[in-house]
Amino acid sequence: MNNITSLYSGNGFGGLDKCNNCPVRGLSFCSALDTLALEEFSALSKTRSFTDGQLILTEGEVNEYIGSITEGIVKVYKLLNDGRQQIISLGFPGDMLGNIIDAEYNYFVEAVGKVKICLYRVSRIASFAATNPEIYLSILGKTNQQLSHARDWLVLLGRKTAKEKIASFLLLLSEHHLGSETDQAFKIPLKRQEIADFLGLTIETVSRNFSSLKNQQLIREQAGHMLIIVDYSALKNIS
Amino acid sequence: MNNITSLYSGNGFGGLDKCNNCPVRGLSFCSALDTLALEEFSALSKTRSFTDGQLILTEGEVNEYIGSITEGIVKVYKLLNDGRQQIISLGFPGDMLGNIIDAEYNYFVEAVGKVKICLYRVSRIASFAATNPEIYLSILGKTNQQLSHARDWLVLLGRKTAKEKIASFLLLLSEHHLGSETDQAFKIPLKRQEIADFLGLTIETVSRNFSSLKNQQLIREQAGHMLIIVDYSALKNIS
DNA sequence: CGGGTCATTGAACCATATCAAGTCCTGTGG
DNA sequence: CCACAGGACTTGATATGGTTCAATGACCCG
Repeated sequence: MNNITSLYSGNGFGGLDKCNNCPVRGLSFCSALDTLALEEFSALSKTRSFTDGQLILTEGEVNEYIGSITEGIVKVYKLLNDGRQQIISLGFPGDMLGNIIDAEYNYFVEAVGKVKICLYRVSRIASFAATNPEIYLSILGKTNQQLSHARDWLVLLGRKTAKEKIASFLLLLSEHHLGSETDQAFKIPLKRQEIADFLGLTIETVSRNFSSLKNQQLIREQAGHMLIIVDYSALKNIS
Repeated sequence: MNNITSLYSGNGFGGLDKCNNCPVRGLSFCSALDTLALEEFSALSKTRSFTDGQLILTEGEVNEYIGSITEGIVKVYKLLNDGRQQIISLGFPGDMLGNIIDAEYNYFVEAVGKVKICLYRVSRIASFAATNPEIYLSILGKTNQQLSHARDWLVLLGRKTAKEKIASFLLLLSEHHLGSETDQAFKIPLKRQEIADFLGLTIETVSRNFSSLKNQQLIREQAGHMLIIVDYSALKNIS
C-alpha cells in the first residue's frame, strides 16, 4: 500500500511559510482563510507526492482525507463491472480532491505524471470549522465548481459528436496553460486511451479525429505530445 | 414573466407550523437546523407553485434564490446553440434548486407537472449563516449529493448502451416511488422526448427499447404512462 | 367525432465501434 | 550510439448500434 492513507504520517512543518510558498496559494479552498486562520489550518496539513499512474484514492475506501492539488494532474474515474471506464474529471492544481460529507469515497483517483497534494484529515476539518465556519463556504465553492464542470461534461457526453468532443477537450486543456509561459504549445497529459475514456469514445475514434484536425490545419502536434492550437476560433466553433 | 423572481413577493406566514407540516421535512437542506434556528430560517422562506412546463429558473439570470422542492418534479437542462438539449438532472421533493455561490444561474429549470418550491433569497442565507453556520454544511451536503448523481450520469452517458441507459433510468424512477403506497406501479413523469434528452438518445431509440423491454416481459406499461417493473433484478442486471 | 400531440414501427443510412495490420515512438541494454 | 523490444498511435476494412426520415397508430381533449 502506498496510497493516500499509508503516506499520511510524520509531521508537516506547518506554519505560514508553507502556505506563502504554496504554488496554488489563491486557488485552493484554503485561500479563503485569513492569515490567522491559515496559520492554524496549515498546521493540520501534510504534503504528499505521487508518481505517474499511482493510485491516490480508491472507490470504497474510508473517506478520511480531503486534499488540494498543488502540482500536477490527476484523473478521477469510475469503472463498470466489465471494465468499461469513464473518467469523471481531471484535477488540476488548486482543485480539491475528496469530500467531507460521504463515509466512503466513491471514485478512483490516479496521478497523471508527478503530483503533489496537500492533505487534511476530514475529522480535523470539522473541529477547525467550529471556530472558522468560512472553511465550509470555501469547500462549498469548490464543490459547486466541480458540479458545474460535471454538468458541462454531461452535455458533452450526451449531445456532442466525436469531433466536437475532441475540440472541447483541447480547449479545456488550453485553459490550463500546461506549457511554458513563453510558448503557446502545451503538453497533452493523457494518452489516447485516457482521452477516449474521458470523452466516451474509443481510442481509434480519438486518433482519427486528431488526424482530421491536423489535416484541417487547426492543430499541430510535436514530439512528446506537445500540441499547438493553430486556429483557436475554428476549434471553438467546432466545440 | 411569471418565473421565480416575479413570483417572490408578499409575506409568507412563516413560523414552525409551516415547517412541521412540510412534506419534505427531514429531506431538505433546512432539516439540519434545530428548532430555534428553523423558526428563524422559515421566516425567510416563501412557497411558490408552478404548473407543468413552466420555467422556474433560466440560464443567465441573476442567481438570487435557492429553493427546496416540496412537491413535484423538475427538470434541469442545458441547451446547445443548435437546439440540442441535455437534461442534467431531475429534481425530486427534498432536492435543492439553485446555489449560493455563482453570480448567475447556469441552467434552465422547468416544472414537470405541478411543482411547489420553498424559496430563500441567497442574500438572506448569508446573514442567517453568520449565526447559524451549519446551514453551509447542510447546503454542502446537498451539493455533494448532486455532484455524485451528476457523476453517475457521466458514466451512463459516456459508457452505457441504450438499453442499459433505459434500465438505469427506470430504476432511478422506481427509487423515488412515484406511485401510490399500495401499488408497485408508478408514473413515468417524462415524455419520450424528455427521456431521450436525459439519456443522450433519440426519441425513437427510447421507444424501441421500451418495446423491447416489454417484449422481454421485464416491464409493463398501463394507461397514463403507469409502469410496472415485472423483473426488477433482470433490469438491475441490464443496468 | 375530429384534430393534435405523442408514441411506435419500419427502412435506409451513417457515425462510431470493432477487428486487424502496420508504423512510430521511446526507453533499455549492449 | 545503435539495435531492438514493447507499448502507443495510426490507418484501413468491416460491422453495427443508434440516428434519421417517413409513415402509421394510439390517445386525449375539446
